[in-house]
Amino acid sequence: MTHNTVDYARRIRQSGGRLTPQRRLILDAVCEGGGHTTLDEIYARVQAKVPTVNLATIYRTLDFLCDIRLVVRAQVGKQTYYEIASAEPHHHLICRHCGHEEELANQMVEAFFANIRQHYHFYIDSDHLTLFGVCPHCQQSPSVTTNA
Amino acid sequence: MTHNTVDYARRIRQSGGRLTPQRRLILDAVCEGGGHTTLDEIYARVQAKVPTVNLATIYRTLDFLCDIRLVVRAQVGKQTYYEIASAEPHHHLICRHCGHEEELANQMVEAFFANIRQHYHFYIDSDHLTLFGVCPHCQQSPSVTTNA
DNA sequence: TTACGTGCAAAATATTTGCAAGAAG
DNA sequence: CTTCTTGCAAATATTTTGCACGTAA
Repeated sequence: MTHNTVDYARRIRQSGGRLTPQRRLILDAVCEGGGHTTLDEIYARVQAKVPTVNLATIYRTLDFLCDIRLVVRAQVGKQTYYEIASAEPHHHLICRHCGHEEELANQMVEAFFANIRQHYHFYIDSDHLTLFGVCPHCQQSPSVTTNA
Repeated sequence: MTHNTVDYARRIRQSGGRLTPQRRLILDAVCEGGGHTTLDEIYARVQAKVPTVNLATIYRTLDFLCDIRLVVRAQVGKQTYYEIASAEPHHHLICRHCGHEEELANQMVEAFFANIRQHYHFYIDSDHLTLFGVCPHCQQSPSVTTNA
């Protein structure tokens, strides 16, 4: 568990919510996902521990956790990923052909954002960028097509 | 209609597909969306002209058009937008507070992509980037909250 | 004790698929 | 002609909701 136990409990209560075992489980499941997890994965992890937890609860709780900003949603292609809001900003390069996924250094992204800030006075705070392209390997073997 | 009629017909045939009235209609509907349109909007536009076109055809055709890259999908929040691929790459800055949307110069994005290419040998071809942040105006009046 | 949160089942949406008929090339 | 596409209906998948009961505070 990466998150600070005391802190998240307070965050939940301060926003008028209650700290239930289900919410704890779901929050833990999001943490265990490391970078990002899908709703299905969260459901599976929670079920593995307490099989009675209902899918509807997962939906409702994730909405709740996003509302109070303990968790953030990240859209990658069609999938929605969930992650702990306090996590370090991180970004991905994904290959259209083979699906290969690679981490993109935040430093490089920050430089880009700084540039935008300078020119547009627009303060970017996207903390999860996903860029699609073609990886080095697939540039040499253009026939492979696993992924749309 | 923005797209070149001859060209798209060829693109479809060259990829082993057939140019049907439905595909024409759907392609037009995507064009009429200007920047980007949702599947629902496309369906509505097509229905307005030819009410017999089925929703399943919209799904299948958009998949097809994306496969042959006449059309691209752009994910903004929960919504999937469709747009003509040949359109100039364009990018947006969206303000989280007031929803203000601004165009981001492709040149700046290209520089960023070039940088990635150089360091990762990853050839980025995302042609529609959407970045969330805070616009100059809202940085001065931090209370406004129209958008999540 | 008093709302709030949960499980359950059902409803509302969204997307995909099989198949026979129609049409593009 | 031949094979790809479509419409239709049904199958799946996904997300939301109403309600009665349990429980955090």
